[in-house]
Amino acid sequence: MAKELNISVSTVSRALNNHTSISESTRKRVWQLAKEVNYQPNHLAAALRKGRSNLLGVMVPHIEGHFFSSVMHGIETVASKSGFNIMICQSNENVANERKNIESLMNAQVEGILVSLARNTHDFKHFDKVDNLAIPLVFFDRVLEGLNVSSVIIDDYLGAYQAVTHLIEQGCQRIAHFAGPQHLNIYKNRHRGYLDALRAHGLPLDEQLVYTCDMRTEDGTEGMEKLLALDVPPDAVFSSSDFSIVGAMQVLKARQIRVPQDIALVGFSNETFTSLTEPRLTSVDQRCEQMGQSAVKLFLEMLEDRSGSFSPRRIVLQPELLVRESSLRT
Amino acid sequence: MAKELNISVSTVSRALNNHTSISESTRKRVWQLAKEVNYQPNHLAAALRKGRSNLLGVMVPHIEGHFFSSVMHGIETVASKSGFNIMICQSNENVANERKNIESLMNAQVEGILVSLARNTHDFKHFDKVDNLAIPLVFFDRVLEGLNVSSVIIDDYLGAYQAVTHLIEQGCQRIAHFAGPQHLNIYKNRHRGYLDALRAHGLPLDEQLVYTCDMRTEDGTEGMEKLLALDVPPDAVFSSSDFSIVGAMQVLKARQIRVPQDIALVGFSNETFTSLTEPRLTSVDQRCEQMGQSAVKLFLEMLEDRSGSFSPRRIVLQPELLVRESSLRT
DNA sequence: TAGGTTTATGCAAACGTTTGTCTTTTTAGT
DNA sequence: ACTAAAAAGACAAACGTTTGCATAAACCTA
Repeated sequence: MAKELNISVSTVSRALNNHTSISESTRKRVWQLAKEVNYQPNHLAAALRKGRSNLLGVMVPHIEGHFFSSVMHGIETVASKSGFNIMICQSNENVANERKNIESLMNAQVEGILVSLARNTHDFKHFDKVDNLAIPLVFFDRVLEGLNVSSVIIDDYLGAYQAVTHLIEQGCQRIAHFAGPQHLNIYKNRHRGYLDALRAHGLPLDEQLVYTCDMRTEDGTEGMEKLLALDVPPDAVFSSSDFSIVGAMQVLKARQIRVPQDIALVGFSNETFTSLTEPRLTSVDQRCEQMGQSAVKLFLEMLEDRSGSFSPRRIVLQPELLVRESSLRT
Repeated sequence: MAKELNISVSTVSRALNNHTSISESTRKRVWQLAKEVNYQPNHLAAALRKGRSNLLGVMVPHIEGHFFSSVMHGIETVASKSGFNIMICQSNENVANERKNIESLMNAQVEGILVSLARNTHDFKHFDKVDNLAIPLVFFDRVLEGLNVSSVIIDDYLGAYQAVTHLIEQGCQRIAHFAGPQHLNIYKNRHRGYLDALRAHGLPLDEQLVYTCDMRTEDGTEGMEKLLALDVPPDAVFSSSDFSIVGAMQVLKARQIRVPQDIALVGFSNETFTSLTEPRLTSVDQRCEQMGQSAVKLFLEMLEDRSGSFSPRRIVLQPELLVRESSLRT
């Protein structure tokens, strides 16, 4: 520390923090010296003393891939703007890791934790500690239903509803659906949105048109083939995932079935490649980045409100239907 | 702290660390109590005292997107395995942010820093501090040439060379190249690989076949149209980016030119969508994940070797050519 | 039982800040 | 010039650990 060189102790601290009760002259001198000796403030020590680490913990199932990396981008951006450093962990879709990571984040004295749950996480036990210590906790995207905790999600139901409504408006009458695993909320809600949109517009529901699968590309091809084998094939497909819809598109091209004239297609997630297919794929954007931003903002609010027990808030983002050529029957 | 409840002080510390000179009985008692009171060790305090934060700083231009998020995945995986928490920053391709982030990471007392540089970073000044404090510094992917510092990159030259050689082996004789901005090393090296592969196989170099652009999809379509307008169009295109090659593919499809029979295509990066196009795109995989892992391993080595000034190492990963239908003229 | 080990624990300093309080110096008001 | 008030700075405690050293208890061995 630069103390000895000058003549002072804690004055240095105040000087560096531009405290009011330090004369301009010494303030200058301290800063000056700081530059010269390449003074490195020790954030750890400050954090320890102040009880504020300026650390925000984030845990996701995995970082790679379009969705989570975009959310992370949003998180980092607004967090750093508020002076927070972010620490990241991956659960690798594994509850045990989730437990360990929470432990680790708590030890690091993070001031808050943003979490997107692993697939097979069904209880809240390992978050009790966080709760007990009143550390702001915000779930995003993968949340636990019916839990009184802050969270930010997108309205999957609405996204699906809009997508299907759009198809109906384009004149489609027989709309199929690729549904994901129904024990996952996101897929369940998209399915509901699909059903309700049909109902709202007086279209009949044909169970044959709903193909439930794991949403991979090859599931999409298989699903499409099944649909084409029906007595009366659909004139549109709404998929809960972009991956499976692209599989469907491949089948249609191979069979020379025109998109969107013969069959219109809409996916979900607005993956990078949806703008690269031919025709480009209509898809529902999940506002990844905004989700990250909202999560951090929610965390910041909770931090403010620390004293009076903050009543958990639930932010529901509006998805955006991005209409592209795969569903535009102009 | 749990001290008062029992009868001890620093014994608790040793007990929790399973220090040898603590009786089994008290060790048990301490752990027991720790569970009961939900004791949270304060990593900050320990870090301060020990001078070891167990923090690893990572700075990338941006997190979202295929490449960096995959590298991050690799980094996080092996770092956490070694007990390191990782702190991430984004420079947003901006040198000023880069400076700020380095500062921030240093303050946080990270034990090492992994960096992928912003596009417009051309000097090393803001890393001097890191160097002076002998904090392990590892560059990955975006590095500064001719600098005596540890780094891990992939052999772009080799990747391009392999790709072009593959095309030649498939019988292509007139191979075009979409080249990226030549002031960026990665693109320059890929260009060199292209040139050398042609030369090595006795093919003539036609300047008309090299289209330099920004590598976006639309650049690819434009480039492809230019190439098709030539008196003698190419029979293959090797692009330094998957995005531009997909643009080219769109043009070819629209014109009913067959891929790969009439024109074969090879891209670079193995983006997610390369397996989703029709036909699927041959591409050069950049070993993103391995790059992250290697960077961390290098950091760990440097940490070991702290005392004896570690002589910087440079790891060059071998890219992998993934041959798919866009270039397979069976 | 004294002397010597071993084993188990306590003491206190230290890590680098921040901050409440107390002291000194300066300024100003009459 | 004397006092009150304001300004600038110093002291020391505190944050929660770790760790070298000292101490106390227990166990041997002769």
